[in-house]
Amino acid sequence: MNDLLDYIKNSISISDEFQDMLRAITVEKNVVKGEIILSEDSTKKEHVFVISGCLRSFYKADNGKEHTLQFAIKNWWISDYITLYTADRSVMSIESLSHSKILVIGKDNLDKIYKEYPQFEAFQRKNFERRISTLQKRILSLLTLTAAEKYDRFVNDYPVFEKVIPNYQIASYLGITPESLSRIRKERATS
Amino acid sequence: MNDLLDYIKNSISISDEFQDMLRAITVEKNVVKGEIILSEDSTKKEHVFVISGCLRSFYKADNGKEHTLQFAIKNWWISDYITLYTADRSVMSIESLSHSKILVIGKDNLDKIYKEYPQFEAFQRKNFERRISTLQKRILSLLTLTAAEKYDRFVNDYPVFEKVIPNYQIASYLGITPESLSRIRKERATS
DNA sequence: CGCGACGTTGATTTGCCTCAACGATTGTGG
DNA sequence: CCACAATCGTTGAGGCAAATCAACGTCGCG
Repeated sequence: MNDLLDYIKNSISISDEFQDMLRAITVEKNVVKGEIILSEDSTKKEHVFVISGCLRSFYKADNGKEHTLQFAIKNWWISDYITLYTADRSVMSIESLSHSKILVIGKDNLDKIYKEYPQFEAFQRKNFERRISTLQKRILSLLTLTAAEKYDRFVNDYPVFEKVIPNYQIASYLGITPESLSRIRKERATS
Repeated sequence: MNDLLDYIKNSISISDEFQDMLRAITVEKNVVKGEIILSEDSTKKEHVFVISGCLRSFYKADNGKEHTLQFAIKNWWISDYITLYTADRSVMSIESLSHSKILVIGKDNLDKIYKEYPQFEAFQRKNFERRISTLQKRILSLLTLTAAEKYDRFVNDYPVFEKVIPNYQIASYLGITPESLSRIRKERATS
């Protein structure tokens, strides 16, 4: 919980009441590797903040294949905005990739915080703008790059992930097959 | 200008001072088909709001190929968030696809509005969340669908665009070639 | 140990791209 | 008012990057 507060304090100053209110609505959870935090078909609308460990959100296609939308580590938010703002039933799942500590906040509760603390609203508005920028970059990567180039950029942008996350999940994030990724890595190793 | 005010009033109530301030910082422009509103390599940081007509933002790859990030019509914002929030020099361009009427607002000026009018901040925060949801959906489409499926979904999601925008630009949005799109359309027509 | 999860490697297939040529349409200048 | 060039869409032939399918090695763990 203090981790979230520190993370916020890093950008804005917050009152005691704000801290209390935030404390009141957050639920801290310890989750193990492989545990599903939010599953598809659930109607829960929740935001997740990562204190430690590593999570991923993914979509499971009709053919059973999983496609990773996002990875998240310490101090990252990972939420399914498709469900939160456009679908009534979740199409995504969030899974823990390691033993992780997280905070779960209900959508309605967070909305109350927005209403009462304009500073937090401003803080998040800026975060969202950066997030949009990141997502737009990802779309451009998917539109313009070859498989090998996507991997190179991923390694360059997220060196942390590259060491922690299994290759077949990185592949599912890049939109390529594990086999292709394996061949790309082999090529990179010999040069 | 009144179009932007109406668009905002549709969701929140705004004061006279707010209206005056917004008026003071917006520049209305009439642009013709093919005109570039923001070009790559510019250092301008501006938001664009569409009053009428149709625009697109795109990235020009090293090989000269253009990749469309977004189309925009009446009451849509079209801004290059990559430039606004992470790059110092623009990598994107915004072009008008028809005779259009737009409003241009400098980033710094809009930031002032945010600061002074928390209601507008909240209004935009919600817009951004929806935008994130839309972008996440687009990423999932790019990750999971075949060329034909991407086109079908595009037609379904944006029937308006399908009638106005040349096919080769739709192709550049979907990440496929104009030739492929042509073949897909042919197939759809015969069934 | 033995099983399951993960990564690798090879052989083959395929969806889409590339390249090239050709209508249709629109705009333009003589 | 008509050649013409430019732009866009279409169609065909061929090629290639990456997917698929299949088999096997390895590691960690109950």
